[in-house]
Amino acid sequence: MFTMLTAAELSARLRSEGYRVTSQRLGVYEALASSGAHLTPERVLERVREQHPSMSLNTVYEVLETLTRLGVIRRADVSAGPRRYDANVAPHHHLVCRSCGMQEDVPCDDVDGSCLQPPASDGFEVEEAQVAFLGLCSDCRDPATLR
Amino acid sequence: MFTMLTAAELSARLRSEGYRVTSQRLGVYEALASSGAHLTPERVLERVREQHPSMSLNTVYEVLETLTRLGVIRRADVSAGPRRYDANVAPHHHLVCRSCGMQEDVPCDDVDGSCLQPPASDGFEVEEAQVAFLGLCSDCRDPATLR
DNA sequence: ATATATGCAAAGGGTTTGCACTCCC
DNA sequence: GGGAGTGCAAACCCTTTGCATATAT
Repeated sequence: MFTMLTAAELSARLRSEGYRVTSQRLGVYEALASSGAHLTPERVLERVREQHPSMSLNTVYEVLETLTRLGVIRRADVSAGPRRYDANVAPHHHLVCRSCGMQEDVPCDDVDGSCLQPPASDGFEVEEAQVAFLGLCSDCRDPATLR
Repeated sequence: MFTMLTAAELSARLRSEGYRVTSQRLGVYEALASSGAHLTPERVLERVREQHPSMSLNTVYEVLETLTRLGVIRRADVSAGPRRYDANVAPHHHLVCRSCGMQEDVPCDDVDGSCLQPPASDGFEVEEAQVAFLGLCSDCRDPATLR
């Protein structure tokens, strides 16, 4: 798993980078990190509004970008469709369901990819290798159990 | 590289699956395959219009889906943003530039990922492992050479 | 001849932008 | 007090939908 920052830790982090501490920023982080999932901005808004009913979608977009710049969350766009963010910033891979779009983290340790090497590439500077395992989640595999 | 289908081969393929052969379908395939790149529907339209000025964007979407169902092209959505298609249907990985969004194919053989194994997963059926190397392309690395 | 495919226009999602108001420092 | 941050509304881009027309079989 990953360890979620406390409000105090996040506040300190924000201030140390010159960002102001606002209830929206703390709320968005808490909503995303406590979910343990990859959320779209829309889903983040739903969760944050339980605590901050006046939060606007626009602000959610803004804050998610700020937190990404801070390095406490990351964008996790594995495929097309709405953007997703993830509070787990440790390196990891993804399980992606082709049918429902569900995304799940896979710790690097669980994947035998130790020999994965980037190609010799003309001038391209590889920063990160990202592995997505595409397939069908158990719910979509066995639709009888759904709904 | 990959071998692009001739118009005759594509026509035969379409007919054998019960699809009609239209100049739009041949044109879209030719535009995508001859580019050797991952194109967005918008970019495909630009290229096709050189030959078929009346082609509509809507039809490009439609035809790209049809050709994907036929299995002669594939969707190559590595990250968020506009959808992209690729005429290279052989298994391969991707180089993705974080700055300009450029996508380039990397043949599997050029990547040492031979030991890449999906995680033991509760009910998730892995169909494919997709590797994206994220980083900066040579143009974005050295902006002086641009524009 | 007829059903499939196309083109057009409008609608629909997701994201960005402009600007006045708010509130953290 | 001042500027960064927020909320609202409109604009924007990408994609889908509905329907009348054209065309491959």
